[in-house]
Amino acid sequence: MNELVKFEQYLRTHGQKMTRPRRIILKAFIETEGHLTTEDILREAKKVDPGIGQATVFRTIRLIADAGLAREALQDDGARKFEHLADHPHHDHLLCVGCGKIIEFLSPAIEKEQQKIFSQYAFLPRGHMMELLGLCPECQAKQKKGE
Amino acid sequence: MNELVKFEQYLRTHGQKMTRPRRIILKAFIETEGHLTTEDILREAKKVDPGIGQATVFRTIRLIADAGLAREALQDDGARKFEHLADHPHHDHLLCVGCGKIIEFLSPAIEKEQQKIFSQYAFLPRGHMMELLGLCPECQAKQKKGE
DNA sequence: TTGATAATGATAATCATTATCAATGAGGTA
DNA sequence: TACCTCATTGATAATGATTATCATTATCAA
Repeated sequence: MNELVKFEQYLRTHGQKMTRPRRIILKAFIETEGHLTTEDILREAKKVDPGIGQATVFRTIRLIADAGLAREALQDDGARKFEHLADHPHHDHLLCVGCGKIIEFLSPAIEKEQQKIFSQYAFLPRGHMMELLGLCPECQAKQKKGE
Repeated sequence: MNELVKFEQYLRTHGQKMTRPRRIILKAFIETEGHLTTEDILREAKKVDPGIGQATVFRTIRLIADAGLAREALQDDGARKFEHLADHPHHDHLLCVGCGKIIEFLSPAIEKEQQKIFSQYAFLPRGHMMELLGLCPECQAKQKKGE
């Protein structure tokens, strides 16, 4: 669990403390794949310590994101979602608007073009969010049947 | 004002009615450039008719989006933002994380690569959201001075 | 061990959005 | 034109996510 070390390091260098709730929340978050709401994370964390409050989850997930161990996923609507970056190289998302399925992909060609845009406008890159929206093969089939 | 016609057509074909508030809200929205919150739109609409309620703005902006005359912009956080699509060809955004400045750009190369991703996974394209985040030249300079 | 200070959890507050509902308005029909 | 039906409106309450507050507790360096 390399992430715990990274998180401790981040906290120390920012004058903050490692605590039991933070450890539990980080562990629950890292060990769960996918796009999680704070509620999801709270549910997992409560399995270890039911006393953990949701306010602490909100506070901690922000720290985890600031430490570079998580990024916010695009919210379709409603609650924010986060995904961890442990053993998880950079990628973008292909989302089915029918069933909500998420496919992760990486396009080196797109990444390269994005860099071109940054330099064209003399921006210092700080990341990007990209989500492709479409209808997956299954939902296309379902839609045809329905008609 | 071609958009008014399109909107009326959309409403008629969906069993809904054109009303004075809807006309005012659409006009205010189309005539204002940029990324607008419902509050922004309400402010403009109230200049024409102070009696317009915010609930109606929420309801109407959704109709406008459904009619294909607006799209939701990526929300950094907080309130949703919308931009109209009148006289406004497709584009993506380059956002400065320092000052919030938004630059619109279009990259045919990226668009083409996105189509490749769609066909690779046999998805029926329904659009995409892309936002590049970085620090603009002005904010880079400001940051250097501050140190 | 102690003491300064950050963190916690419970709860209230806030903010955007949605639901409710009585009154009004639109548009088709006689 | 007058009427009738039903969608729409605006005010307000309700909801849901997130943030602020605050007394109590925990952490960690000395």
